[in-house]
Amino acid sequence: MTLRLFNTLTGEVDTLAPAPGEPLRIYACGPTVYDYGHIGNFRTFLQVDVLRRFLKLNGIPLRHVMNITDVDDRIIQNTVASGVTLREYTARFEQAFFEDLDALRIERPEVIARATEHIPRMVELVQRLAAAGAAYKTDEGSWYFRLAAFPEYGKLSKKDLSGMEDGARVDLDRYEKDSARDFALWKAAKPGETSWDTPIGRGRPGWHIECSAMAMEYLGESFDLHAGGEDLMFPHHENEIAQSETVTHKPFARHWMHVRFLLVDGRKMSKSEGNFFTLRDLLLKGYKASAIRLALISVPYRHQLNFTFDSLTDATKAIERLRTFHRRLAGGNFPSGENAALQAAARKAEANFLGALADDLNTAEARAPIFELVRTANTAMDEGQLRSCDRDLILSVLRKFDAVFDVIDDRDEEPTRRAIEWARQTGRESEIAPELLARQSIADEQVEALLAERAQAKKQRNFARADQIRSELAEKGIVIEDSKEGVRWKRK
RNA sequence: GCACCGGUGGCGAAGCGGCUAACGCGCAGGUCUGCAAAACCUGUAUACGCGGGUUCGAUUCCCGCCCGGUGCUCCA
Repeated sequence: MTLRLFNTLTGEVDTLAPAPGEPLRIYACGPTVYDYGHIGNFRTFLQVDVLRRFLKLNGIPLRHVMNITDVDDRIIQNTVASGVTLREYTARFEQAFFEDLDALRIERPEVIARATEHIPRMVELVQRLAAAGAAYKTDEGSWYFRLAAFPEYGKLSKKDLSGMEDGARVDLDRYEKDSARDFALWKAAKPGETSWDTPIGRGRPGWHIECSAMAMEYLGESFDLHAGGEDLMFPHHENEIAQSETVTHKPFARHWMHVRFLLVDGRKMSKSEGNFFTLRDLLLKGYKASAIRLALISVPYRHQLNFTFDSLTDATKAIERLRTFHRRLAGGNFPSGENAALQAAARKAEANFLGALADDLNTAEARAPIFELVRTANTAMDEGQLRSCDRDLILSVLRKFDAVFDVIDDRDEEPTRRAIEWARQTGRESEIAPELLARQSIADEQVEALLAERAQAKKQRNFARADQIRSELAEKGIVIEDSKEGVRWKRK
């Protein structure tokens, strides 16, 4: 199945496929590790994860590179302020970032590249740009890209830059630049700041050159797909194109994918606005990692997603439905044989699921046939019409669903536990929701013991005691499921 | 100001020229139960922002308007 994906560069939905015999080469802009990531950051990484997983499900080998920006103005500022080394400072947030990726079940790219480990490649690129007459050095020792050297500038974001004439609104003298729109390739070192001594001077790389250099290092001068948040389209990605194509005279990335913003209560979420939630904030409020994943995935990447706590509650319930169904199906005993109608329903669900994803990663549409299948199969089970072959087929459909969505398999305990641990270690205990602590306050064995006692009480028709135990467990977030097959329980 | 995106039942959200307008949540009823809960099933809602136009036919295309958002600067 071929993926049709919107391409910002062409403005159309284009086929995305690797060259024959080659892996699909992807570069996706990663985090700047100066703080904990917020859920808006993770929406982008999650959508790229959906892309990855769908391609893999279709048997397409990947070479996916993600950068870690571990040097930039904010990081330098913060290190200077806190008196630690750059590496000490960034290591902490880099580790936190990976923990968060794990919590959300975001797969690791094949290559993870730190900016600080690729300085020579960036320097080399600046030198090549200088040789081509597209870069110049200022008196203070910074290097800039000469925008005039790249007439196609603006082709990605479709911007008409003619309205921004030099000098109209920017005082050129203050910037030492030839043109107001020229952007920094290399920033001269200032006293006390981390810097590198290189053939082009002492300093540190600009943000844009970092991505160009690392993308070319691992993917070559031309590659299949470049992805990132919509805000990076201009100027970051536009600048990457300008730098790279000026040097190589080849198209940088053929296909560009931009994930639209996540809004909170209808407003843009950003660190500068302060209205943001980190993944950890949500985990400490008691939301499960899987619910956060599903909520952030379910709105297709090309639409803005308005995040609300209701959406997390909805997602939690939806996941419960899937998990309950899966448990019922996988654990049940069914007569051998097959039910033709169910077989057809399962195959149709799978085809619709895959088809929706192949159509520009329409995750909202892709979910629908899975839930329809759940209903159909539940009905069949109630009526005793589901056979072992049907079970096998439906389970395989669920596996494919989960190969992309990854929410049925329950591994929610670990991220929550870690978030609590982290909160305790960093003096954020007050942020842990009381219900969450209550939920953690009872061990599995204690639950089992109380349930055994309750069963005994029920047998003796001591309903008062049985109900007492029931409400006691309920207070601790334990949900009891009485059924013909016996008692099951789960944590809310 | 310029540019772009969106406004679908109580909420979220697909669909984008002609099917009973998906799906999830919610809500109601039923099955089950000592009672509940959970689970499942069924049902539910006179949902396509407003006004024109094109068309045999428009939620879907065009124009205008209103509302919300985003970009144009660091930002996923």
